[in-house]
Amino acid sequence: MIPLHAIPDLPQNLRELLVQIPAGRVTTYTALAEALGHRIATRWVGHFLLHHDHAADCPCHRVVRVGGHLGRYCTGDVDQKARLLRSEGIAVHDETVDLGEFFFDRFQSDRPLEQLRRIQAELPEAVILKPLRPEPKQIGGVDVSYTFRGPITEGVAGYALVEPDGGKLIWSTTVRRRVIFPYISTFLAFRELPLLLDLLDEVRSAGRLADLVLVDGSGILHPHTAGIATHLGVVTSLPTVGVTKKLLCGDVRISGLGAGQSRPVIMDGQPRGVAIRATEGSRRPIFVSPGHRTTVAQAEAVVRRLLCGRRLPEPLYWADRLSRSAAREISGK
DNA sequence: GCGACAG
DNA sequence: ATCTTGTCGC
Repeated sequence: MIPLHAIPDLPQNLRELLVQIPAGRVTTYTALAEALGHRIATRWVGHFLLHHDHAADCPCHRVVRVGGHLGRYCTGDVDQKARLLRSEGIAVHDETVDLGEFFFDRFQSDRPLEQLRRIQAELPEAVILKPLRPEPKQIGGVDVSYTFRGPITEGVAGYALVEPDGGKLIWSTTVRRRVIFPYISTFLAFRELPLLLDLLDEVRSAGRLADLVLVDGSGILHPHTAGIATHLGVVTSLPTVGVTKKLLCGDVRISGLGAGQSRPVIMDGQPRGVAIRATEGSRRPIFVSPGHRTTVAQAEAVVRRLLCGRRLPEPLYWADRLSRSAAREISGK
């Protein structure tokens, strides 16, 4: 089974790495991300250091860019960063440190992102890619919106159940929850799955669970066949379909795609999803891939049936709208 | 080898 | 994803 209780506190993991950098040495944003288990987290490491709660004895001035350039500093005062480094015995010329002399990357770390990759690696064996029978009637959609209040991030997950034919909204609900895990591309599920599982618990107890759930995120169209729609489907055993507004991976020719047309998205030589241009008005297509217990063809058919003149299928349009307004409600208080 | 990378 | 005003167009 897929353990979800084991989601690491990545900000805390990063803080524990920072204090390991000795005075008189520097490291890089990328080296920190690699110590966390994957360099794809470099962007988040940079964002975190730029906005973290900067205590008086914070060692974050010892983090520089890959080339040795100081980069930015959380206080906005780069000269102060240079002074601090010099006071620790580091030579700074042209706002740059010689990494050959001062680089440090011998971190002690559990490499949390690497562990999450191992969890993702178990998903492909569990995914079922066969047509759902009988054909799904009731379709639901889930999406997550956020509020940022200082260092506190809260997520609001929305669920929308629509009529099988007209796509009219039948029933909806939202749940809110604190979110610690950051957004890191290809690791989205670890940020949003706790919210979605809370949400679906609520939906199930209300007796409003759909036959198939559309998810705002990729399904098997993911570098490790482990998009959030797939992860959610496998963990809950529910049939799911992933829908994104931007392509995460795979190849597809977008140019010349007419309204209502679609083209397969190819990954590893196989069709893993489709790009659909929903309307004349929306120039950019959406990308649909099966999450769990369905196929590329069925996923496309289900989404097409609920494309009622908008760029997104109705369940996702409503889930997005409802979760967003609920999130704004919170931040307004 | 390097950069980009769903929400 | 979110921070944000007006503005162009059906």
